Amino acid sequence: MSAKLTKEHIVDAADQLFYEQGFEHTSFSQIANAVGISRGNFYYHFKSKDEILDAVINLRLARTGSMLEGWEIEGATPADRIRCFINILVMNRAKIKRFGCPVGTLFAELAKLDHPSKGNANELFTLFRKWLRWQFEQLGRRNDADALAMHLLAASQGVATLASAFQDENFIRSEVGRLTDWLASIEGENNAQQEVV
Amino acid sequence: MSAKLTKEHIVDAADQLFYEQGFEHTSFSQIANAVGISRGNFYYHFKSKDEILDAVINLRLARTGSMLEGWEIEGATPADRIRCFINILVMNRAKIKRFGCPVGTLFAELAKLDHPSKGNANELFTLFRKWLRWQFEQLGRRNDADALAMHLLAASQGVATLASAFQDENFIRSEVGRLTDWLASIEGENNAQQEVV
DNA sequence: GACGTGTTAGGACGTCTGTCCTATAAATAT
DNA sequence: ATATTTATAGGACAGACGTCCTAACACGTC
Repeated sequence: MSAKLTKEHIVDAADQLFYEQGFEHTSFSQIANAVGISRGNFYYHFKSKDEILDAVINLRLARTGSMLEGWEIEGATPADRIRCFINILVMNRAKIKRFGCPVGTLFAELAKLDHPSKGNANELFTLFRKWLRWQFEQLGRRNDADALAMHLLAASQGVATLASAFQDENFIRSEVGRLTDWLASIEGENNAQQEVV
Repeated sequence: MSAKLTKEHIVDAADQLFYEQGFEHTSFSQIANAVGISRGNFYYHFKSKDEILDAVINLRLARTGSMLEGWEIEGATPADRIRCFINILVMNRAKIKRFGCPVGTLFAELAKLDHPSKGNANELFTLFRKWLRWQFEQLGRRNDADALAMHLLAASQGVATLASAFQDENFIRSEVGRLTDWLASIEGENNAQQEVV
C-alpha cells in the first residue's frame, strides 16, 4: 500500500480512538489493530506517539476549517451560520452523550498531562472562537463579538459535559432551544437598533 | 503512625494529584512520594488503585456535602445560596484556570476509560444538581427547578472549560456576572409573580 | 523484658508501554 | 530480468506500571 494511504489510515484510526478512549489510554497496539498493520511498522510512518497526536490535531483542524467554510456557504445570514454551530450539538448528540465534545475532552486531557501539544489542541478552540466572533461582528455586534463568541462556546461545552454525565440527549435539545432563543433575541435587538438608526 | 492517619494522608495526596494530573497519569510512586511512605506499604491500606479512587470520590462527596450544608446556613434566601454556588467559580478561579473543574474533569476522564467508578464520580454532579433543584424550588420555580439546576450546572462547566483553555480568569468574572444577572432576573420574575398572586 | 498486634520498607513478579533495529517482502525503476 | 527504493513484519529493549509477598520495625500489654 502507498505510504500516504497507510499514514492516513493510522491518523484516522488514532483520531477515533483518541476521541473514544483518550490519548494516553490508547496504545500503539490498539491503533495498529484498528488499521490492520503490525506494531513495528509504526516507526516508518511516525517517529513517536506525539507525532501521531500532532497529525490527529492537524486533521481535526483541517476538517473543522472546511466545516466552517461550508457553513459560510450554507448560511445566508450570520445568524443562520451561528445556528449551524449550535446545531452540531444536536447532530452529534449520540457521540457527545458517549464521549463528550472532541475538542473539549482532548484539551482537558492534554492540559492535565501538561503535554507539549496542549497549545495545538487549543487552536481548535481558537478556530471556533474566531469564526464565531466574525459572525457576531457581521451581525452588528462589533463591541462585544468576542464575548458573545466565548459565551456561546462555553455554553456548548457545558451542554456537552452534562449530556455526557447524565446520559441525557433531551438536555441537549432543550439547551439548544435556549441558545436558539438567545440568538434570536440578539438578532432582534440588532434589527431594532438598525431600524432606529 | 496510626493506620487511619496514613490512610487519610494517602487519600488527601491522591485527591490532589488526581485533580492536577488526572487519575490514570498519577502513579503509586507519586502518591507514595507525596505522602512520604514506601510504595510497598500501599497494599496494607488499599488493595488496588481503584480502591484509592473510590476513597477519593467519597472524600470529595463528603466535602461537597458539608460545603452545601454550609451554604444552607450562610445564605439567607434561596437566591443567596445559589449565588454561593455561582461564586465558587470566582473563589477557585486560579485552580480552575490551571486544572479545570475537579468534578467535570474527573468524570470526563473516567468516562473515556469506561471505568467502573464512573457512576460514583457522577454522584458528585448529582449532589449539586439535587441541591440546586431544591434551591430553585424554594425560589418558587417548582415546575422547572431541575431544568434551571441543569442549566446552571452546564453554564459553570462551560465557564471552567474555557477559562482553562484560554487561561483567562477575567472570562470567569464576566460569566459569573452574567449568571448573577440571570439569577436576579429569575428572582425578580418570581417576586413579581408573588405580588400578583 | 518478652510477646503479639499493627504498621512499614524493600523488593520480586509479570505485564504492558513506547521505542527502535533488522530482515524480508512488495513495488518501482532501470 | 535486475537493481533500488519503499513499505512491512516481527521481535528485542529498557523502563514503568500495578500487584503482591515477606522480613523487619514500632508499640502497647502482659
